[in-house]
Amino acid sequence: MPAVKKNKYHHGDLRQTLMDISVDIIEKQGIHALNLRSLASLAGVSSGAPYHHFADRAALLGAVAQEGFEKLQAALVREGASVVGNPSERLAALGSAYVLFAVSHRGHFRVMFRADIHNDAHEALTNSSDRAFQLLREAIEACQQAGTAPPGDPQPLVLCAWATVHGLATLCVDSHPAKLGMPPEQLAPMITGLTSQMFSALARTATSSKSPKPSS
Amino acid sequence: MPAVKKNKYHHGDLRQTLMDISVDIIEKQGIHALNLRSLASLAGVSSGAPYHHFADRAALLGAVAQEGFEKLQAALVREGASVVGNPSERLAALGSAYVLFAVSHRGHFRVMFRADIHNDAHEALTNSSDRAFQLLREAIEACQQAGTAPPGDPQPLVLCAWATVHGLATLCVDSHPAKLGMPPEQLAPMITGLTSQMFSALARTATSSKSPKPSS
DNA sequence: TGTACATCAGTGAACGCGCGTTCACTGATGTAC
DNA sequence: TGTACATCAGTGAACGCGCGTTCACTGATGTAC
Repeated sequence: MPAVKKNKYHHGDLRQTLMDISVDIIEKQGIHALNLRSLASLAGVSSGAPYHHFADRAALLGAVAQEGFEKLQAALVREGASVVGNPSERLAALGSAYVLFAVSHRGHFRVMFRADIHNDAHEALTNSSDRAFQLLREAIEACQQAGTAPPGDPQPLVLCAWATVHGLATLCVDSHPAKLGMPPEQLAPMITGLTSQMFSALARTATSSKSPKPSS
Repeated sequence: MPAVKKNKYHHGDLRQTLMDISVDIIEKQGIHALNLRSLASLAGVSSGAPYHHFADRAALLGAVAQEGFEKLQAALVREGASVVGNPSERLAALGSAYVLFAVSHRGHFRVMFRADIHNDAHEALTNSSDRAFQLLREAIEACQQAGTAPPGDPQPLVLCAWATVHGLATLCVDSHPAKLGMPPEQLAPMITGLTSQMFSALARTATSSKSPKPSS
């Protein structure tokens, strides 16, 4: 008797199967290409079957987005736990993990940030994304305490870092790879490393001179 | 006899009217809400009329994207021409203009960066976006020459700046405004100003020490 | 262990509509002579 | 300036299909006794 017990009804785990196939379709052909009839057929069930697991198409996409945010958060927590010590390196690693999550989970990522899909009906979604945001904030505050990010209100720094990684992620996910000149695996650490270096550099400027604004 | 001459056929300028209404619908309800029948009805024409101006729905969206890139480029050129002198301020101003273009042209912006819409059929699109990219690169190279950006290959700096403004733009366009804590009109100059300050700070670090990497 | 029953996850045919697209047409505008 | 004709931008009815969704049903699984 195998350890893997077929503990779900007939199909096994149709709910998860439908989500997995959806992610795959969205990754390869985009959200607009996802339709429930062919999805059901790809899963080997009839067209009515998905409605025992999702109220409608929007609910399916909402579940995919939810799963995406949970996976993102888990990836960030994992990365944060694996880099100990130097807060600057930790910040860069978190940023890279964000970008690399996006490119290795294109399907999820496309759904996660599509405002027209989860019409603020899902609070769980915003909660998940807020927790990811919070991890970034803590990493930056640690840099501030270590003197490798400029002191003061961390909010501008958090938004700057967030915008950079989010922008890089969307560019990597949606652009032709040739346009960026190098694969995301190289690009992500380069840009996030640059950003954390710049935080350090600005921190030194801010402490060595009165005014943080260098231009006249 | 008025100076405005109705020099187009019956309607006036149906092609432009259709595009304007499309942008409006997409801004308020998203791309998925745009359908040609109601679009035609809003323009006051019958359902077949748009097909005298656009081959199909995709062609209409392509034209909107094209117009968006042209407007973006014009906005950047205008901004670049209005800020003379200080290259750092010019860079920040360009970045702000990018973000503020996005929030004041949500409809265009949503279409412009939707890879699933213009299936690399339109070279004109990539040309337009490349020109915008080029403006950013020139601004950064000017900073390098002025010593307010670290020397060497500008590509990482260009990608970093591009990712930051593009990320900020998408966050502003798609997120709930409350989440960002302040209106884009304040946020954009703040973040782009911070970025150009950080370029300056890193430039000073790079010239005052041998190795640009501050961490051990 | 067997029987009766409830529940639940499927089937598959059918509904219905939204919407892109077509097409024969009409009337207005522009052009040739 | 008037007439004949070509062109072009509309009309509006109709086509057709993709696809979300429903529903009566069936058979498998779980539970009570």
